[in-house]
Formats: sequence, structure tokens, C-alpha cells
Amino acid sequence: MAEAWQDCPALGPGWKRREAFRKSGASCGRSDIYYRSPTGEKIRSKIELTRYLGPACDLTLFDFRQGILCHPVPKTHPLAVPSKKKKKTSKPAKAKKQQVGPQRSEVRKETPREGNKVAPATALLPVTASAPAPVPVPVSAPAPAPAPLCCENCGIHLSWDGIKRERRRTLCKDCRAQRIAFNREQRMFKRVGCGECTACLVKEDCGVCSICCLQLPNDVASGLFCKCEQRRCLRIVEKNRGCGVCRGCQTQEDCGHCRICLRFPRPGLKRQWRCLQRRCFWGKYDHSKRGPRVASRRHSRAPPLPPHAASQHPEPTELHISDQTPTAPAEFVYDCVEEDELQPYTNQRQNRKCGACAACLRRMDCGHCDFCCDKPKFGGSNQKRQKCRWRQCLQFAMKRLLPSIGPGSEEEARLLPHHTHQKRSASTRQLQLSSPLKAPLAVVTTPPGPVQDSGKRQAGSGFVLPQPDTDLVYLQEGTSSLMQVPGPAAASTENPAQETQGSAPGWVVALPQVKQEKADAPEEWTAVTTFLTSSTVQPGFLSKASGLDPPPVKREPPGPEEDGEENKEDDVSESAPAEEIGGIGTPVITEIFSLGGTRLRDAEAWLPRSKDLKKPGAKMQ
DNA sequence: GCCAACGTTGGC
DNA sequence: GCCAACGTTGGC
Repeated sequence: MAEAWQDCPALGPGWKRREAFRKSGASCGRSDIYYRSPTGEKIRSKIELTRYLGPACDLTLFDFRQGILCHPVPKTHPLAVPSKKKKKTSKPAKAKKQQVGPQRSEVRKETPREGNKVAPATALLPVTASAPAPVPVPVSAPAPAPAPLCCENCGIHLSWDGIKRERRRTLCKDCRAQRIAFNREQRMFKRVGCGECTACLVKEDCGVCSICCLQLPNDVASGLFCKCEQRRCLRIVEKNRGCGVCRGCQTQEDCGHCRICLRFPRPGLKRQWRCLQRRCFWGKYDHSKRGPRVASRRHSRAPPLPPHAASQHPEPTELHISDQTPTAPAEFVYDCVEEDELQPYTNQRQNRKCGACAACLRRMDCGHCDFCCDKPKFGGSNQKRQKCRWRQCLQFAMKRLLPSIGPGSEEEARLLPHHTHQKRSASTRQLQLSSPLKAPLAVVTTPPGPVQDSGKRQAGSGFVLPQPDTDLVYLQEGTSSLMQVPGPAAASTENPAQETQGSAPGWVVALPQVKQEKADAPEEWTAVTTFLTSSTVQPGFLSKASGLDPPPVKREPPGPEEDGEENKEDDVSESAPAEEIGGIGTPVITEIFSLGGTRLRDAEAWLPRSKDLKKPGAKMQ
């Protein structure tokens, strides 16, 4: 973001406008116009602005690019922006729709600043029934001043302008900068280490820790995602202990009014997360049992501080690591970190499509996965901005997930952009399975009939057919089965016609059936494509998958942030609800791989369901 | 480690 | 102009 936000009085108080010039790529030099509402909503286009303000708002006179209102001057003299006005007036279709909107005079109405979408609507026009977010806020009266905020760390008073609405932490500018620096430094320590501590100086793996004992393939182990415990940088702050000196650590009692303290207690459950006012500013409180971290070795470890933190945060002597000024990361590269990883980001976007897998061949969004639900066209808020899970390339995901599956052929090498490997092959994010990687990779169920005779059958690169009488997915070629996916064998017979078409091998890539898929052209579905009999995962899904009902959607947590946080923090306190286990309506493979890493252990809770479903009464054909 | 959020860019 | 979605990063 090279250009700063500037006021846009044409839209009303609190509205900001920014022009961002593209710095690279084919469209380098081109600029994009963004607006930000008084409540922090990001607007990227006039359509979005119209959608945001509601249909009653007339934006005909508003020049989105210039950020000004075009006065309805006599036809002969478009004074404001002569050259551009022609284009604006050449859009009668949109104008017709908006003619019911108010005149300019209403644009400058005072804008309340509550965190809802009513406020911006009042900035341009009176609130109507179609205005979004019907939050019970008095929209007609002048907005009351927002409650004063204080930095969670230093406690100084903050203005609303200095706060990013979407951030969960309320920090002043300085504290946020320090925290960002701290996080960046920690990331660097995790990635390459400080290079100076005793752990970083160890050159060989211990061979006895839990990570070393995993005996992962070299190419996987070299990915840094699992590092010998004895070689982990000592300057990585542990999650389960705070710094002891910050405001949060020194606070002894719950505040009683933060969102955590005010959270409605759940019957029979003890609160497991910490009052916001008592959380360490630097370190991480222990809200997670994830990860095979070994803490015992680190008890004497001192949390590092951002380079400029010392001047503002008093800390014990032991916290000073002043003589260990972080050196450039390049000096501390592990042998397994490729040189390319240290090269600057090329700005070249990857082509994530192989163009041949079932996902790439799919042309329509499912409309039901979380990414689809996020899309504006499905009524979402456009925050995730990811491709439909069912359309995310299987090949791409496979390569990213299993780096050991190198391009086995030139074709594969072509399909997988080289910089994919360059940029991430050795990073800790390699197997992270972040959102874009959670593609519906492949769920292979045992096909009916004699196709099971060969035990495992190569079914395309990276896919191996399951053993007879099992419903497993072998995500590794050859004999390595890194992941096993349960599923009733008989279930794959739901759509036998598709399975037996053409030259399809005796395996099926399972995809969910959702209503929209019926609209897909038949040729979009390859012969190996069938619908997932997700009854394996979710009882009752089969009937839904059969088209009788639209599959339920795995939705985002209801709350804007609290529930999401709560889910994270509270994930061990309750038995997982169904959608957390299998994700009805969400690609099953997505959920499976969401279990990746430490969450794999939770697969046990997932697996037994297949047994249940294999009971006579549960099996559905 | 994971992922939500969002800046950014490609492409229609 | 607009949308899709890739890639980064801050927060937990």
C-alpha cells in the first residue's frame, strides 16, 4: 500500500479514499481506487459501493475514480471532469436503477460510527428497509461518541481512527508496531533461528526427540515443519508463559468486563481462556494444547523483545538480549532452506490450475463451501477471497501437500509452477494446508466390483487405490500411505454409471453433490467423478447428497470475532460438533487435511464414524 | 501451527 | 470497471 488514505467528503464524514498503483505485473502502473467506510468496510468498486449503501442510494453522480460528486450541470457543460463524464453518463442501466436515491444534499449527513452497516447508509441516504445490518442502533439521531478505547498494552487512550476495526487486539500505534516487529522476529527465529543460541549452533539432530523419532522421509523432514527439538531456536517465546512484566502479566484479576469475562458461561464448562486484560503482550498465553512442543528444555528461556521495545517496556535483566541483535536471516539459513526462499517475492502469480483434474474442470462454484459463502455473489462479505473449495486444483494441492511427490514427468513439472517449489518448498508453510491448499484433494472410495483385486492401483499421479475392503486414500504414490480416509466401500456405488464410464479407472474422486452441480454441464464431470458418499463422515449426508436436499453448509462462526476466537480457544472443552469433524457440505478432504499436523491426532474421533456407518442399518446404496 | 484478513494482481 | 483469487501477514 503505497498511497495513504485520504478523506472523501463527497461520501460523508469518515469515508476514506485511496488510489493504489500497481507496482508490478502486466498491469503495472495501473491504479485501483479503494474506499473505506466510516466503519472500516473496504469498498473496491462502484458496484460494491452501491451494494453497500443500498439500492436507494443514487450513485449516478458519484465519480468513483475521482471520488467526487458530479454536479448535475446543464447538459452542455459538464464542468467537473469533462473527459470522464461522458463515460459516466453512458451507463444508463445503472443509473436507472438508482434514480430513487436522494440528492447530493443528503450525502453529507452525519455518520454514526458504530460497527455496523447502518452507519454508512445514513451517510448517503436515509436508512431504508433494504439497508444492511439491521442492528438496533438509533440511526436518525446523531451518533454518540464511541466509547473511549485504551491500548491493551500501555493503556494510553486511543482514537477510533487509529484502530483497525478488524483487529482483535486494541493497541496503540507504537505497541502495534512493536508487536508486529516481535511477531516478525519470532517468525524468523522459528524459520531460521537466531544463529547464535546454543540450539541454533547444534548441527545435527538429536535423533531421540519425538520429532527425530518420527523418521519422516528426508524430503518431508527437510521441510522444516518438524524440526529436531534440540535445534529449535531458544529465542522462540513459549506459548505457555508470559513475559511477566507487561501490563497483562502483571494484572492479577480479571477485568470483569472484557468480552471474555462477559462471555456467557456454558453449563458444566469451566472457562479456559484468559481475561483479555491479563494476556501477555509479548508471549502467548497457553490456550492451546496443539503441537508437540517440548517445554521443559526452555524453562530458563528469556522471551526476546523487539529491538525497540526496551525503551518502552521495563523488563527484567534477563529479558535483555541486546547483544544478540538479530542478524539478517540469510546468515542463519538452515542447510535445508533453499536459497530461493530468501529471494524477494517475485510478484509473479502462480497458476494453480492443472486444467485436467476434476476440480479444475469444474466450472461453477458450489455455492456452499465457506469460500463460496464468502463471495459477494453468494451474499458473503468477501473477506476470504478464495476459490471455491471444490474448484481448487487437486494436482496443485497434492504437490504442495506432499513435496516428496516431485514432478514425476515433464507434464507434471509443467503443471506445477516451478516457483511454487522455490518459494515454499522449504518453508514451514509447506505443509501448512492453509486455506488455498485445502482443496478437495481426493477422496477415493473403494469402487464396486472387481477393481479391488490389485490392492493398490495407481490412479493418476499421487493417487493410489485403496486396499480391498477398505476405503482409504493413499496420498502417496507407491506404498506410503500418509493419510487414510475412511469410507464405506459400498458407498461409492451411489453413482455406478459414472464410475464405469469410458476409460475411467476403477476409482472415484469423491466430490459432494450439491444442487448447483446439477447445473454443471455433463462434460464437466469426468468419468472418474462421482459423488462422495459422505455418510462415512456425516450420518445423513447421503440422503442429502442424493439431491433430496441441499447439503448443509459449513458456515463461519456466527460472531464476528468472539466466536471464532472462542472456537479456537475452546476447542478442547467440548465434544466437537458435527461440522467441526466432517464439515457437512464442505469438501471432506478439506476437513481431513485440516487435521494436518498436530490436528491429525484428532482423526481418531473422526474415524470411528465409518464403523458406525458400516452397520447394516447405516449402509446406504 | 494454523488461519482469518486483506493487499494485490490477473483477467474478463 | 469489475471480479476472482493468489500470496502475505498478523493474531491467536
